[in-house]
Amino acid sequence: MDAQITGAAVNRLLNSLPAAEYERLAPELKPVALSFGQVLYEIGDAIKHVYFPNDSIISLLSAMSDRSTLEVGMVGNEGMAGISVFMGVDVSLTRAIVQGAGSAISMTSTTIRREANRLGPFHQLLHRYSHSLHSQISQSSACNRFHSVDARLARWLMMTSDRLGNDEFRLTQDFMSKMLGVRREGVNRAASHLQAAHMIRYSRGMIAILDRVRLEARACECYAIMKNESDQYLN
Amino acid sequence: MDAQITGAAVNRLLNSLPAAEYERLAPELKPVALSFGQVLYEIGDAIKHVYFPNDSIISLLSAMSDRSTLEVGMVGNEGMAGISVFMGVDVSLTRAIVQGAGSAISMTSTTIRREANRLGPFHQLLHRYSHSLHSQISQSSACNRFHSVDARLARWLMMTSDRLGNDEFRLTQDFMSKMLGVRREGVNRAASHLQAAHMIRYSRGMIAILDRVRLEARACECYAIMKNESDQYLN
DNA sequence: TTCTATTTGTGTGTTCCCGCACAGACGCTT
DNA sequence: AAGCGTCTGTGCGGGAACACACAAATAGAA
Repeated sequence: MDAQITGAAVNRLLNSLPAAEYERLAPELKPVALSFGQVLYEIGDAIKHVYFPNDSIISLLSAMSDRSTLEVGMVGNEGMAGISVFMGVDVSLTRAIVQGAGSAISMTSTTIRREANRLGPFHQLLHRYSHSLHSQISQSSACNRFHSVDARLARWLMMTSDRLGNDEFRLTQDFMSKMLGVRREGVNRAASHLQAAHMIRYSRGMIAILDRVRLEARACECYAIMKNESDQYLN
Repeated sequence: MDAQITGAAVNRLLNSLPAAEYERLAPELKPVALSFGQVLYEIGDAIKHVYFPNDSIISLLSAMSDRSTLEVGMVGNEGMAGISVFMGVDVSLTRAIVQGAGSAISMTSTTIRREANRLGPFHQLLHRYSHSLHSQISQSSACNRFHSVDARLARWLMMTSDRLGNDEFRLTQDFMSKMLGVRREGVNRAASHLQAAHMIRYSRGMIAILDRVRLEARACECYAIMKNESDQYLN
């Protein structure tokens, strides 16, 4: 329960607010620690809190009735999980799961709903972020349709690394298979290729990125497009 | 240029506004005729107008550098094209193409931007619609990943039919291949299957749905999920 | 009518990924 | 150190969709 807030990385969304606006919201912000695998929202759940990751990552998953899942959005310190509450819907349409453990700032849904009825910098910023997430989902939708598992794995590892601010992190092939919407064996093949080319190194749930430049080259165009988009609205 | 507004179907988004709010906006609403294949926004274009379809359909496409495309959102009389302007971004991230000719109501981006800074029923309604579109994109993302061309074609035809309010409409296999993100030959196979089962009939760009019940059964679960979601916010 | 462009049909070989079925490797516990 | 659970590696058969290459049918224009 004891939140170990390192303070190194802070949520860039909140961070880009004007000082006065941040001060106004500060009393509503509660630091929390998110642990790996924690499910913040299940599909259909009422959303009680929204989360602004600092050095953690939250994955938004779409799930089918046959239990196959696919990540449709990745939320790091550039964003927030639970944006639908701001849009007036407090039932989650995706599963939100902690993909990278770390700290985050939480806010109650009540507060977010109140902010939806108040114009200002925060309102505007959430509009921009909503658009950015919308953009990310659209791009990954096409990416999942057209690109190979190798390319998508490379893109996904780069995006994860960017958000964690770290080249090494804990993730099993099984977990990644649920994100990429492919079988664990498929992830194994792709990861083997990347490791054989010395772009990554991995073992029993630990992954290290060895060569960011070549890994990015192996990733599809979608990586650059998404990265560019998610920096647009942050000042 | 002469807009032939039949008036039968009206945009349900605008239609669900309280009378007073509608009256306030009425001077800004301009009826327009949309012709098949017309490109409303190209990727990267500045958005000058937003569109509220009456009996027309606008498809939002994501395009890759190798020219392959995929529909990420379908906008009919339940929605609006150009929602990103409301979110403060007037550059289009998708291609918007008229998939079904018909009438629509247009509004200038300037007006939409003004409404983003004014709270009220219209503001709230656009929030809800934004969430609904977000939901549709997420679901179709997973659908495109997991479901067969047959199922996706069935779903897509049902969605198109719903929005046009018609069981017969003009569409070539080539066009559909660009929506589903598969080859034209792939659409041919799937359409053959559906025709052999007497669910649809088609010939040279004209498609008729013969058996909605069985076609819906052939479609994946995504159809029902999307249909349900897109009716939620309309009163 | 004849010609032409568009639309649809189909065959062949290939590739990617799936499903299944294990086997091996590693780390943690007792 | 023995055992067990987790994680990773790999082989094989199959199926869906791909790329390419044409052939046939139809609508509309000349």
